[in-house]
Amino acid sequence: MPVRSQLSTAKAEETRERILTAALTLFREHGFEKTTMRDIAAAAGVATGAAYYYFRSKEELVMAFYLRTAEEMRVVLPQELVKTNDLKRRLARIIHLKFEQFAEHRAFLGALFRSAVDPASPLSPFGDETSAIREESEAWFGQALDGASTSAPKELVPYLPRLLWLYQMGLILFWIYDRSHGQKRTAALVDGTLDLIVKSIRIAGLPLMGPLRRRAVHLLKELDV
Amino acid sequence: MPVRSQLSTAKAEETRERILTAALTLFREHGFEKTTMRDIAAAAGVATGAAYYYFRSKEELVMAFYLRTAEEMRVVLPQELVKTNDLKRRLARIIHLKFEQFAEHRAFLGALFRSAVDPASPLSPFGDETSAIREESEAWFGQALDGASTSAPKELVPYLPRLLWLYQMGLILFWIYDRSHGQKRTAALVDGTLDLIVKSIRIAGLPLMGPLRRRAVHLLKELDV
DNA sequence: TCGTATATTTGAACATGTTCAAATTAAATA
DNA sequence: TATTTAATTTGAACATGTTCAAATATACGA
Repeated sequence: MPVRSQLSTAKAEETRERILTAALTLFREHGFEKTTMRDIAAAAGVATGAAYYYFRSKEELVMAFYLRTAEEMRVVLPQELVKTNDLKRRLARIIHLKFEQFAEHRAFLGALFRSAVDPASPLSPFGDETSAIREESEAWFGQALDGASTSAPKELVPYLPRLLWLYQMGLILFWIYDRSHGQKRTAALVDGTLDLIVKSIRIAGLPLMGPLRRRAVHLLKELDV
Repeated sequence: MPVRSQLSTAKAEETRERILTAALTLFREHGFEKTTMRDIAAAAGVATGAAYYYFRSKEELVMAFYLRTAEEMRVVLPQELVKTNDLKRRLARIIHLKFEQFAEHRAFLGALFRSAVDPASPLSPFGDETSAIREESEAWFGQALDGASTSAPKELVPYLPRLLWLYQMGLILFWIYDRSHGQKRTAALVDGTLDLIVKSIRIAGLPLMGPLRRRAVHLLKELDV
């Protein structure tokens, strides 16, 4: 049976779960590179091959973790977004929630980004296989914008969710590199850039900004991002 | 002898060269992943271990190529920058030259970016080991700004070279992903974003932009990028 | 319940990046 | 030149991600 199709039995589902849990624990304790697939299988009490029956690759174990955080978002985010209509706060909630989910696994999330940079990888955040999850993430940003008191120029609206998602990708990359205590530099970056972004969105509507805004919209349309 | 220290003999230098040439040829013809270190060594007429005497890893062969392009920049760029004092054109020259150098190796340059995303990798563009080359790249952008007719607000000047370098990194990433014919989408992105950047630099000096600009400068200072 | 198809599990085999001790060659020194 | 030291080269060995054919367990129809 192919990997990732519906698991037929509860027992199989449980085995998959055991492998994933073992993997994440080991990744967290010893890092991604130091953990071997043999270690993972042994910790889960199965043969090496079993891990590959449930996951296509070592990286896919990290991806499974990421998918899990996306699931959690579905329960947690809506109740967060209800709390405020301040655009900056709304965006900040999305971003900080993601970082909170990632926090204890920071050291090994770089692994995901690595395959991420490979256009050929099925795990690439820009690829076809990940489009569903990417669109879901973008939709959160769309929702943050929709319910906010600040509204963006309408020509920009269709592009902002994707741009914000891209922005978040950049933040995550920065965060992975960030060796400051508690990643406080990332916190400063988030706060500072969100400020600039929200201010820019407001300013973007001013008449003076017309030419610049039209250029930007034209470019976005041309690139069809 | 450790890898990368001064090669003592011309013969050794020649062996190193042979290995590098073989590697780049094979990478170009079959891609980075498909080419094995055994292939490379065989093509260069040496034993597998020899490749590791001269290069610490497979990725370092790609890095050697990158270093070579940086060297070429030193001869080519100055005579390009003399030709115009239009800021957009000056920046465009730097960026396009790099893409021209990369062009025929596009398929395998992703490999460099992959290790790039790993903060632990010595090849990471943000790491200590690559600081010299990074600073050199930034310096080109500094030079493009210096000799341009458009001048940036002086509080921004110290940060612009690094920001432009970062911007270029993003462009390269886009380019690696760009499957359009002749990567014309990247060309559009470069042209469009350069336009926005140069216009923004001009606008940044306007009184209206004061608050936004000060915020940005404050953030840059705080992050000490 | 029996037999068959399908799902799961196994562990050895494979591929490939990397290391390393030993062999060889070249350079430096006496 | 002979000897010693250092640089270069070798190829087997190793580590680890991944594949795969075979074995086992499970579900399902008769």
